[in-house]
Amino acid sequence: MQSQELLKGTLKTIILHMLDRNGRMYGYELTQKVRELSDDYIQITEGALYPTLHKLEAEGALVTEKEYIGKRVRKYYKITPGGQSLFKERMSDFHEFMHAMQLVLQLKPKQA
Amino acid sequence: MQSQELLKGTLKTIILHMLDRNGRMYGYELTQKVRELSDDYIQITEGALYPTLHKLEAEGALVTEKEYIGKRVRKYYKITPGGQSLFKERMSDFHEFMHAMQLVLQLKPKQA
DNA sequence: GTTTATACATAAGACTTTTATGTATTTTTG
DNA sequence: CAAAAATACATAAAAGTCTTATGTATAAAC
Repeated sequence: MQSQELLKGTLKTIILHMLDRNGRMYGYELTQKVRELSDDYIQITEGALYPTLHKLEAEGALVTEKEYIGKRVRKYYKITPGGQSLFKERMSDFHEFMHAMQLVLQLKPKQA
Repeated sequence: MQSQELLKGTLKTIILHMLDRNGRMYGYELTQKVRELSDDYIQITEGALYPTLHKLEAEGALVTEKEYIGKRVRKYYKITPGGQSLFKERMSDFHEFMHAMQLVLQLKPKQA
């Protein structure tokens, strides 16, 4: 996609969803799975991903476990109960937003 | 809504839609109509609106007509053919984005 | 007569993301 | 087996969009 700007504000929601659904995942894995799920449409860049993961961890929404695969470090992220609350809020916000956009863009006929 | 950040990237789409559908409109009118249509959910701020209108005009997507209501200036905006093309692109982008989000957030069951 | 609504506008700051850069290991491929 | 590509982390500068704050002025409502 040429303009990934619509994605703004949805990155946290996506990350929280992935971890809520799949248990623990690591950063690189997240980028690949999201890319697959979206048929290559959404490509999370590393410059956006890692700072966001760190922020979510700092907020207590995620916790990490380091693992060594050979000599290479891999950081697994897991969602916390606080993260699950945040996720629910974010999803609710997202649904409200979509609803509002449908109203404004008049994508559905107005009821009498 | 507490976080209007999801709106990022959709402002131009909304403006173009409103002008495409309603013919000419002025800035203040846009903010009010969008607010009404969205049940007070989307409140376009003037600090975002006017610079965006000016940008769209500079790009040739919109043209203006000044009118005096008493002593007060009112600037009506109209969409140009170029603006209509841009609008179609934006709408298509928006639909693709929504589709991708539905895939990633797994809001619809995957087909076998 | 004072407050609220209408109507435009710009600038500083906040926030998120892109682009660029860096390091290092592991796997694939020619 | 050497080079390229993929894996895996990270940060910083720049770009882009929006919010908040501020400014000006007229018209309507109380």
